[in-house]
Amino acid sequence: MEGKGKRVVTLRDVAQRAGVSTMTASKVMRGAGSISEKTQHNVRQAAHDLGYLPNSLAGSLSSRKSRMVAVIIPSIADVVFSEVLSGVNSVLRPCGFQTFIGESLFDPGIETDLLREMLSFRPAGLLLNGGMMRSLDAQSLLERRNCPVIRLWDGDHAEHDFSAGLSHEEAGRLVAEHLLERNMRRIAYVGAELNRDLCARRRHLALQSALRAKGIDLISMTSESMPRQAETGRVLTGNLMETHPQIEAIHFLNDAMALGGLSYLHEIGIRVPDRVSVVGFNGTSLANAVRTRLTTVDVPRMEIGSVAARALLQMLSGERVEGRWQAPLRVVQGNTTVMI
Amino acid sequence: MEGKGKRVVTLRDVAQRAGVSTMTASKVMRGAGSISEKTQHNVRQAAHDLGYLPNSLAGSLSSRKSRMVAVIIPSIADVVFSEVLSGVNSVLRPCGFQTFIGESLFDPGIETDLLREMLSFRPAGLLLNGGMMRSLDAQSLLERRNCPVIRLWDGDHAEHDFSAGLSHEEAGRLVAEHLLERNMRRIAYVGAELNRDLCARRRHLALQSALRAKGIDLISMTSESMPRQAETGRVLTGNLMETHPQIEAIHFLNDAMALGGLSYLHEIGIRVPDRVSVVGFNGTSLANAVRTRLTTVDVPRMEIGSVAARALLQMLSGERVEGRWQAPLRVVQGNTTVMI
DNA sequence: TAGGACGATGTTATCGATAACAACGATTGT
DNA sequence: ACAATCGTTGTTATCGATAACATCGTCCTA
Repeated sequence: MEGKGKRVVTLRDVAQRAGVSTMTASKVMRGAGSISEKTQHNVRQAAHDLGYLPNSLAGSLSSRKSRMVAVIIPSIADVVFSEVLSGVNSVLRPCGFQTFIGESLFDPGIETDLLREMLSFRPAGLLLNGGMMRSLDAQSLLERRNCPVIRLWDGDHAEHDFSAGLSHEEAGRLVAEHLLERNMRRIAYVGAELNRDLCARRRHLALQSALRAKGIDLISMTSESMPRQAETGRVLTGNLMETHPQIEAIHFLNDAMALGGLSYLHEIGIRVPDRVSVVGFNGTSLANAVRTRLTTVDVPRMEIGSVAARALLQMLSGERVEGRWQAPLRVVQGNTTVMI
Repeated sequence: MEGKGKRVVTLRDVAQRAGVSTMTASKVMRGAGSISEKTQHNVRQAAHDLGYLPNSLAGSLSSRKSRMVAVIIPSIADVVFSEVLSGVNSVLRPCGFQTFIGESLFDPGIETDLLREMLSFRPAGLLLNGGMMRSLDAQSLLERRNCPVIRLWDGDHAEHDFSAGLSHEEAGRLVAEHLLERNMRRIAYVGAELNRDLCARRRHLALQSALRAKGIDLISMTSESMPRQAETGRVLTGNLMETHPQIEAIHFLNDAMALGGLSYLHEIGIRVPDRVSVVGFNGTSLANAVRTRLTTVDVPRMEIGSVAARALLQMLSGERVEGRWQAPLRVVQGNTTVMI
């Protein structure tokens, strides 16, 4: 916002030019009330001539309605979340809703600030990515909310008004089953930032307890300080193989880390999946891009976003929506032949 | 926005409870004017007790100032743009600015709509990703803008108030030089969506003309209907190798497509870089994750975002900023030994 | 032909804050 | 001791729209 001298065109200017009252012009602009064809045309013409651009601040303030939806995700640069977001957008935008995106970086402080700032714009709805700690301030902000709140990504709990996501517990179990079926016994997990990402942690724990039920101890190699990227996967896999050279299978927090792990295993001459099985997570397009197609758990990310968005639209149109939607999960088998 | 019965707490309620006028409360809340310690404390206490949440719509409307910055990028799910965005956020958020993200999907219609909607919130600034067609409506919206406009990603032209990006022409030439130095003669380009992404197209053309200057005809295999992902890289590389089996080097639109290409070449038994050299683009972390480290052009994406954001902040604080910033580019050499 | 119903338009108050300036007591300098 | 100054606080108008209701012909029906 920066005054460039030339006063901005307001609805009043449009009305004057069209020779009607402001109210009439307002009705024409948002297609409300009943206005004669002729007047409508005049107003629209005037608006066009003057280059009128509505002021949503004023509009929303007055009507106490808005068409903006606030979304908070941990990271924009992580395909996993940005694809959920694309799903959200694909539903909301055609319906004339704006999405407003915030990036929490898994930091409860940032999340709280974002929440406060976004709510101060009185959004029509709020989509929150699940899976992180939440500050007390944030909780009380959410309690006092006056818009629907939908949780994304985390489908284990039915918090807020609705949740759309996957069951991370189921995901952990699924991987355990997959490995057990193939008679793996020496199993490891490689991940990062589990203290901040509660969803990933839940998958990890589910895997661990499913294995323990069969008398197997999961070996975990994780880092809290390194990012969840390929390079970290490489490094941690290195640590892992040094301390536990007999490992038969490794499950990674995500596909990117798994790729890093694959590249390390290749370097030291360990064949995948002959000697070591590798299982990623998310089913990103990466998994198919590498020569040794990665075994991974496919998560319908776009769909999670679109389901959440549709639920929000329903709530906004007065329908009663409750509970949660759990995304279907499946293990996608990678190469079984050696393709190193 | 949805009335839940309980009336929202306004500044007036806070003021009443603190026993001061609304104006005084307002000053306290935004740290303006000079207010006694005691009053400040009272007001803050009252605000806290009531759970007051400012209404930015009203605030911005009245002051004609806002702390929101609108950003439009082609795709959120594409790491390339989302990392630029992270750079923007890393600078703006600590300064109390909100970013407001729109996804144009390279569609001029959507971009125009987004522009209109975002400008209707009277943002403090506008960051626009360069490299796509722009509708006439969008152009006139931009002409009537009353906030600074900064162009991202495209550093070839100095449009708008400032540009921060890379020179795509330089990038194309850089790749040409790299290949020519290595005595490549049969060179191909694989890409997608060049009609919509003008930046990618410019790189392509620069490569083509640099080669032609040395008497080499660039062979291009592109698609307008497929997405710029690994799978498309695979498919197009397949087409390419069938029609031009003698190819010595392939440059891809981005790293993801290059990975797809690599995986295809591997499948049909073509060794990289022995028989065919592969050069990606962007220097994403992917490039290092694969066994045959990809040769690519490193682009400092985060930095582009942060430079743009800092320029915006300067403009907002009244400093005069002009021209453009061009990101340094360099070719990152991948494996030279065979690591298939 | 009176009395509604209805379509089209205008009037007034309000949304929740801030800008600009006025007011007022206390301090300060001469 | 009196005006000037300063720090603090309050008053009024305004930002640009919309909600709710009022108005005023016109057309229809009994």
